Amino acid sequence: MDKLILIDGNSIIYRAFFAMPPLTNSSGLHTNAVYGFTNMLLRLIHEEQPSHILVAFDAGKVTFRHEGYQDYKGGRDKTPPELSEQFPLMRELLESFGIAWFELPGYEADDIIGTLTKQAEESGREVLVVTGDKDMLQVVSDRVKVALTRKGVSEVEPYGPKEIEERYGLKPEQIIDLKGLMGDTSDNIPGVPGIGEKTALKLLHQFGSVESVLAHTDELKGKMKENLVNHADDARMSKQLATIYREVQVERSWEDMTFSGIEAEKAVPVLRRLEFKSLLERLPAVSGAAGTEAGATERSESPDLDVTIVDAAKLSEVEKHLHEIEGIVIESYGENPHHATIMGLMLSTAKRHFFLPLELLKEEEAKPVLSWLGDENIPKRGYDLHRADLALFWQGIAFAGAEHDVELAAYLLDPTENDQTISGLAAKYGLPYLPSDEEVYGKGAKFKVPNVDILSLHLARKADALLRIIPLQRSELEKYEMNRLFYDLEMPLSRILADMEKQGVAVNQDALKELGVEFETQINKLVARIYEIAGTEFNLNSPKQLGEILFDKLSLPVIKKTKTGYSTDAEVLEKLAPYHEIVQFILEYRQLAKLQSTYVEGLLKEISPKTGKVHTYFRQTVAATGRLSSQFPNLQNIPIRLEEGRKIRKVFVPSEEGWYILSADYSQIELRVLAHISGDKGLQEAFLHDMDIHTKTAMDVFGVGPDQVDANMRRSAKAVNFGIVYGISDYGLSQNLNITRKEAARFIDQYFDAFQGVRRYMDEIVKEAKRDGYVKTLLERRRYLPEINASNFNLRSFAERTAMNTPIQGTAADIIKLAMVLMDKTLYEHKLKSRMLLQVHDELVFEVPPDELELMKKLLPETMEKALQLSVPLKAEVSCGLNWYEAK
DNA sequence: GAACTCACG
DNA sequence: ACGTACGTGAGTTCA
Repeated sequence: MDKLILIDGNSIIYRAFFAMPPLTNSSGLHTNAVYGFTNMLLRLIHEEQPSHILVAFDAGKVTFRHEGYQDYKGGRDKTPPELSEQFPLMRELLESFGIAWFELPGYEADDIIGTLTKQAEESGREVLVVTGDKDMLQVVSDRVKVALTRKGVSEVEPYGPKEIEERYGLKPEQIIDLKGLMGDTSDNIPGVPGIGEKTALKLLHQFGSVESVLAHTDELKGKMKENLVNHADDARMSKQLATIYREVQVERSWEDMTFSGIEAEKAVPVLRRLEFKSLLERLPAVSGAAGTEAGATERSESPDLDVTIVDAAKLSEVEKHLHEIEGIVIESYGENPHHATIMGLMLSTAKRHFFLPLELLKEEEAKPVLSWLGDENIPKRGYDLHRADLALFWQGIAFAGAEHDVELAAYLLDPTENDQTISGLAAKYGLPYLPSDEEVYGKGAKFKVPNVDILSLHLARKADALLRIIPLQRSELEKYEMNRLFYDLEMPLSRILADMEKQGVAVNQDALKELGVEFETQINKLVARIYEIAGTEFNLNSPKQLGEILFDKLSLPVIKKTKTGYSTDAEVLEKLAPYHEIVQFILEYRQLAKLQSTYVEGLLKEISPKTGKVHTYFRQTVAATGRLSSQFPNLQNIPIRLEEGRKIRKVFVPSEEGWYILSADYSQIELRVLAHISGDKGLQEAFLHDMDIHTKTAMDVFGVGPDQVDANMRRSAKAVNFGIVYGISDYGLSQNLNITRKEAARFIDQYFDAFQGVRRYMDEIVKEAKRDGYVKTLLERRRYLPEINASNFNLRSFAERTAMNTPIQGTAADIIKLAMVLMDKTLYEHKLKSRMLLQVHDELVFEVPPDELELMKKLLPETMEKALQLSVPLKAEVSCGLNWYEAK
C-alpha cells in the first residue's frame, strides 16, 4: 500500500531548534535543529513505513500572500543565524537519506503540501502530513491525516476528521474560518479583536463560517458584535490568508518522492560529520517500506577473508589470479616515501587475498608478478599508489598503471577531510569496522611491524574495504562531474609527479657548503655584536628570551602580543628599528639564521648519498585549494625575494654536464583567472592588451592616466590586487599597506567601483557558497565550507574569504596541473630528453640538454598557455641558465 | 606537541 | 562590535 509522508520542513526545523538545547559539533557548527528533525524523521520512518516522502520548505521571504497583505508574517524575529546555518545541513542530510525535498519561490511549504495532498488524494493515496502548524488541519480528509508535533518534535499527534471533530467540533474545512476569526499572532494575521479560540468556536458552531457569522451580526450583541462589524474585512482577509493554496505547480512526480530506505553508505558520512553518534546507532533499526535489502543498513561483522600468505611455492597460484586482481595495498612505513620500508604487498581479487612479502619479489619465480606490477597497460586500483610507486622504485621495482587511487579520489571528494585513511573512509561509507593502522602497528616509539598473520589479515581487510569503497567513489565522482578531473588530470599527474621525484634535482653540495661557511661568519659577527649591545648572552632563537631583552631590559614599546607573550616577528622588529640599533642586527641575524638552518643545513641533510640529488615529495592530497605541496625537502619555498637568500638557488643545477635549467612561470595567473570567472570587462580588456595589471588597477582606482601612476600608487594597487585574490577585507589590506582601516575600505570601494564585475563575482560566490555549502573551480574541484553560515563572525568571515579565494587559487592550480600533463605528453611525443623537475604553483622547472634548449624555450610557454582556454589569454614567461638562480 | 617565526606562490 | 588577509612546510624553543 502506497503511503506518502509530507513534512513541513520549516515548521519542523523551527520547532526542533527551539525545543532542543544548543548543540554543536566539534567544528562549532550548530546542529540541534537538524538533530531534532532527524530524530523525528527516523522515528516516523520506523513507525509509519512510508513508501514516499517529501519535505517541503519555504523559499524566499516574499510569498504571494504578501501581495494582498504586506504585513503577513510581519513582526517575526529574524531567523537566528544559529538556525540559518542548519538549513543547508538539513537538505544535505535529507539527500543522504534518499528523501526528496522541494521548495518553490513565492510559496510556503504549506501550499506545496496542500497541493500534493490534493493530488495524492485524487489518485486515491494515503497521506500523512507532519507539521507544527494547526492551519494544516484544513487539508484533513478520509485519506489525509495531519500529525501535529507535540512537546518539541519527537512526538506527534495524528488528526483525522474524527479527531478534529472531537477537539474543535468542526469540519476540517472550517479551520480557516476559525483562523479568520481568532487570527494568528505568529503569522501576524489580525483576526477580530476580542475573539479568541473559545468565542470563535462558539460562533462557528452556531453559524458555520466567517461569511455566515458576518451575515448574522444583527443576532449578536455588545462588544463582540461591534468588533465583528468594524473588523469584517479583517476577518475575511484573515480567512483568506489562512487558506492554503492548493494549485501550486509542483514539479515533483510521484516517483520523485519514492523512499526506498536509508542507505548506510550515503547516510553514515553525513551523520558522522554532524557527529550524531546516537542516531548512527539507530540507523540499522530504520528502514523504509522497501525493506533492507543489500544489507546496507545492517551493522555487519568483519567478513571472513580468504587470505593466502604467499611463498615461492605458491607464487604460481598467484600468477593464475593476476588477471583478476581488483585492488592492491602496498604497505610501507616511514614519513618520507623515498625512504619508506615496505612491509609487504597485498593483491586482492573479489574473493581471495594474496600477501606477498617484499623479499619474495626478489626471487626468480616472481618475475611475472613484477612484470604485472610494472605494466602500465594493466590498470591498478589501490590506496596511495604514489607512495607505493616511490617505495618500490628505491627497491628497484617498477610500478605503473595506476587507474583509481582511493586516497586521491577521497581528496577530490572532500579535500578538507582530515581522516583520509582507509579505516576512516570505511567508517565514512558505513563499512564494517576496520582497525586503524595505529591500532594495529602502534605509533611513534611503539610502532612495530606485527607478525605475518596479523599483518596479512590487516592488509586483507584494508584491501577488502578498498574494493567496496571504489565503486562508491566512482558513482560520487560521476555525480559531481569530477571524472575528467580525476581520471584525466589527477591520476595521470600522480605518475608524472612520481617521475619528477625519482628524477630529483641535482645540488652542488660544495657550493652549498661554501654558502654555509659564508653565512656562518656573518652570523657569528652578528651574534657577538648583539650580545655586546644587550650586555648579556641569551638564546637569540628564543622569542621569549629575545622579548625579555627588548621589552623588559631595553624597555622598547610593545607593538603586538602573542598568546603567550611579546611578539617579536619581523613586522614588529621593523617598527622597533628606529628605537634601538640592536633591532636591525636582530633582523639580519634572523634572516641569516633562517637561511643557514633551513636552506643550508636542511638541504644538505636531504641530499641523497645515492644520487647526489634532492628528491622532494609532492603531496597531491593536502592543499584544500588543489595546489600541490612539497616535502623532504620543500622545494616550493626556496628563497628568492631577498638577494642573500636567492643565492641558495645557485646550488640547484642540471644533473648532466652541459645541460641547462629552464624555467617558465605564468604571469598573473590568478588575476587572469579572476578576469575570466568574474567576466569583468575592464579586467579582461587589460589582459587582452597585456597591460601591467597593477598600473592599470592604479589608474582605475585613482582615476588617473598611465603617466600619473607613481611607484606608491602602483604599490597600493598591487596590494589591493593581492587582497582581491585573497578575499579582501579592509582590515587585512590596512595591515598590509600600513594604513588605517578606513583608508583601506575606501581603496576597496574604489576598486569595486572600477571593477564592478569583480564586485558582482565576489557577492555571487559568497551567496552561492551559503546556498550550496561549497565552491568549485573551473574543473569542478570542490571545497566545502561548513562554516559559511556560522554565527561566529570570525568563522563566517574566514569561510567567506575562502569562498572568494578558492575558485581563483584552485583554478590556477587546475591550469598548471593541466600544463604538466600536456608537457609530459609533449616531451614523450617529441622524444625529448628534457625532464620536468619541479612545480612551484605558477612555475615549472626543467633540465634541458643543449640541443633541445631552443625548442623547449618555445614549447614550454606555448604548452602552458594553451593548457586551458579562458576569455583572456594566459601568458608564460621562460628563462634559462646554468642553475636555478640564473633561470629567473 | 603546541607556539612562534619565516621561507615561498 | 566582532579582529584576518589565501595556500603551504620547516626549524627552534619550551612546557
